[in-house]
Amino acid sequence: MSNNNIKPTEGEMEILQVLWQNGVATVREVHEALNKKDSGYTTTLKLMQIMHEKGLVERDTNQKTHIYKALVSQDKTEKQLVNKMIDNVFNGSAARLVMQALGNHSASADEIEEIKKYLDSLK
Amino acid sequence: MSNNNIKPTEGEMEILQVLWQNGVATVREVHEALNKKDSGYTTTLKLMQIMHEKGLVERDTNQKTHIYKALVSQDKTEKQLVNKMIDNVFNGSAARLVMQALGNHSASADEIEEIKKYLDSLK
DNA sequence: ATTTGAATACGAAATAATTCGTACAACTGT
DNA sequence: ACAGTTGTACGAATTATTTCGTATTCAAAT
Repeated sequence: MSNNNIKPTEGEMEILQVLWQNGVATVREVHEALNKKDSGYTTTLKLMQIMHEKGLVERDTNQKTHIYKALVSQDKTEKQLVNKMIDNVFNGSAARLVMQALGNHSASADEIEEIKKYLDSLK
Repeated sequence: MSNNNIKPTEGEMEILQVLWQNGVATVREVHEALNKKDSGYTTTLKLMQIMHEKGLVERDTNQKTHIYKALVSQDKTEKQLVNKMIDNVFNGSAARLVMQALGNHSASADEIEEIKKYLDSLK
């Protein structure tokens, strides 16, 4: 079993989003991408340093301005969080989560088609 | 807007599960339903008292042993959490969450059928 | 009546997560 | 060279959440 049983906190997830999106990013880039008017730059910095300690990200410190990169895979992390929600909130029923997600956010017709195709491919 | 923008914590969610399941329950019933070997009875009690302060549950204190009941709706709470996850984790795409949920937890054939039926009913 | 067991109340410790202040280092432009 | 800007480091305060210890109340059984 690898290092991968770490559950990122909510703040960490926000940062990971940006890193997954951009590939790599500096602290400032991340901080501006999530434009939090309610917390300062050093907060984002500290969070990213902690993520580094935890092994969630790596960084290139050759330049003065460090460059960060996610070390955990987006797919695995998403799976982990979704599983947790299925267990904690939906008593183990993936179907219930799915329906809640769709009934709710009113997915577009296109999205629904896509999902049906996906379902067929599963059988 | 009603009181309903409260996000239950993880511990609170576990308790709500039991209350939604049972309709009503005592602290002991809840504590035993979630058989936590790692935390004691008074922890569950305290949590439920806090939930009462927050208005997540109500309780009948006519008997010595109080009877608790959820005040927040299961459906609304689930919607709230799922929405949050769609936003925080899946950049607003319900479809991505759905696929992650299915690919992942390998839903049973029955579940998949159920979901397809549901999708058809949406159009 | 008294003991015993099961319940609540509640302060406070322990843990986790976020936020900030401030010191210092490195680069930039004058 | 040096003032100003931008960056990292990191301890510590703040806030949220969970956990427990202990006092007290109530009811049932001896």
